[in-house]
Amino acid sequence: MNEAAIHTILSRLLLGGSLPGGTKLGEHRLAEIFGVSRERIRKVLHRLGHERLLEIVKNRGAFTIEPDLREGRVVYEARRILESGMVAHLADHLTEAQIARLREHVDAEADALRRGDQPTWLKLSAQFHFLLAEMIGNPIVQRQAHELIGRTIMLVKRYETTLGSACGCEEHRLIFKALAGRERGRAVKAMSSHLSLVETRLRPIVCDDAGPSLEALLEEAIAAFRAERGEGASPRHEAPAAPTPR
Amino acid sequence: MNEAAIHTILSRLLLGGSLPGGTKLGEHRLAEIFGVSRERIRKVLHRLGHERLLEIVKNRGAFTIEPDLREGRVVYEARRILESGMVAHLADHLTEAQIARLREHVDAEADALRRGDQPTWLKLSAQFHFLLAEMIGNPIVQRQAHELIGRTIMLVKRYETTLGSACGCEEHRLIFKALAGRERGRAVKAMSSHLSLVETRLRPIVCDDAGPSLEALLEEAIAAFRAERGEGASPRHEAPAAPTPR
DNA sequence: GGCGTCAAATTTGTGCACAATCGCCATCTG
DNA sequence: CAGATGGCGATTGTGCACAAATTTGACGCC
Repeated sequence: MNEAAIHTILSRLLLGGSLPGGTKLGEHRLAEIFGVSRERIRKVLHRLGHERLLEIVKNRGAFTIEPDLREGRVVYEARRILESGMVAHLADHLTEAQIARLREHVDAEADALRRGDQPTWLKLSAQFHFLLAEMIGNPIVQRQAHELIGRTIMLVKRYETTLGSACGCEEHRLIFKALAGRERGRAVKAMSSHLSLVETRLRPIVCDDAGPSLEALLEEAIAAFRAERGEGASPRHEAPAAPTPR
Repeated sequence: MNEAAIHTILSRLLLGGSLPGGTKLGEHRLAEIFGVSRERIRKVLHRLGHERLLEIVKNRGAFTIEPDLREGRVVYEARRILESGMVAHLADHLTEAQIARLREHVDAEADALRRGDQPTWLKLSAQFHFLLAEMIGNPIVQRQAHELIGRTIMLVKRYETTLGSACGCEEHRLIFKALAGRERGRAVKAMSSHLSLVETRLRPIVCDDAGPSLEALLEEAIAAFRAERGEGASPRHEAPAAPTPR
């Protein structure tokens, strides 16, 4: 197993929000699951810590962060600041092709929502913001936006109120319209209030799922990763270990 | 020597821009200079790589980045986007005390400039932006701004045109005035054009100084660091090595 | 004389073993 | 009986040695 692959898998698992906050990710345990040495896991863990997806405590180990709602407030405020700047820039620099692309996306969102296809809509909804960041064409901004949106997804996955996600589509269209009309002020306002609205939809539901074990979740994530890249199973180290004998 | 200390020293050295781009930072060499094991240096180096202050090439080592002017363009664009969002936020949220603090700072800048104290002015000038980021009270935004401003400093130190730095003070005052008057639009505009102006002052001067050796620069940086924290010399590992015998 | 190839040397990457540290639990004492 | 303290188990941190990879220099060939 590649180091980059392990990083990707763990990132997705953490961003997915399926494991409760404060879960400990032991080096030895992960090393066994992935079938690699402890040092490799260690490196990935520290990297994730630096990316703020994990909390590294000296001499204690790596723990999933417990995304407070306080933390949520900070993240959303940061997003309002950054993405306001982003749409202000975009309002002045968007090409016609990009506007068309955005219209397409917003239409797809509306379509998914109309069809009641919530998973697709949820994905598209996040992708809208990724798309905006991408259109700036600035790798730094894109990375910063990526990080913030990722943390938002973690929050939403944990604290989402199901009814809330059904009413946020028109807000994206509002932002799009302002951008298409190159109305900078209105675009900024639309983005800002959109993010504020999304934030208010978070509910302090403490979902102590404590459901599937870390092993099970990881197996699933690894399988999904393998399925995605190269449908064929990677032949190396086909560990004959019993499936989570513990 | 602490690991955090090494990180701080190297950060400052890199941000200082005193060593030419593409300089190789060998692990063994640094380990000897700092008097620690190679693994500790290694960890710090990789961390700096993740912070984009170094470029880590697999199996090749760590190199100081060569800040293109293209790269400069990207950084300044990112700053325009982020700091526009910042001042928009600040215009709505600044307290009277913060406004007073800003006025104080701008006055200090003007004073340093009037006295012809360029080093102080240069420092204050960068600090103005740090101050704005700090006043948001959002650790995420602060970190992002910190990173961008740091990279800017690297650029300015390398490509600065001496005459250019003498004419940027009123721009800060303009931003301040707009903020004090809570005129969001004007503040955004002032910040945006200020950053654009600073960017235009960069000149493609390829300063191949190649002057002092890495060892000399590091010794200096370490000494400065020691002088700053705890005036007393740390007694451990007082290496009697000859001063850069190479 | 230029160029390709090969080998030595230097430098980074990785696994392993040991040391340091932390949390927990039993025990001791006031 | 409550609180403190010391030992114990587990987990992370660190140095060391070896392996892999790249650069550099020289040699021979065209």
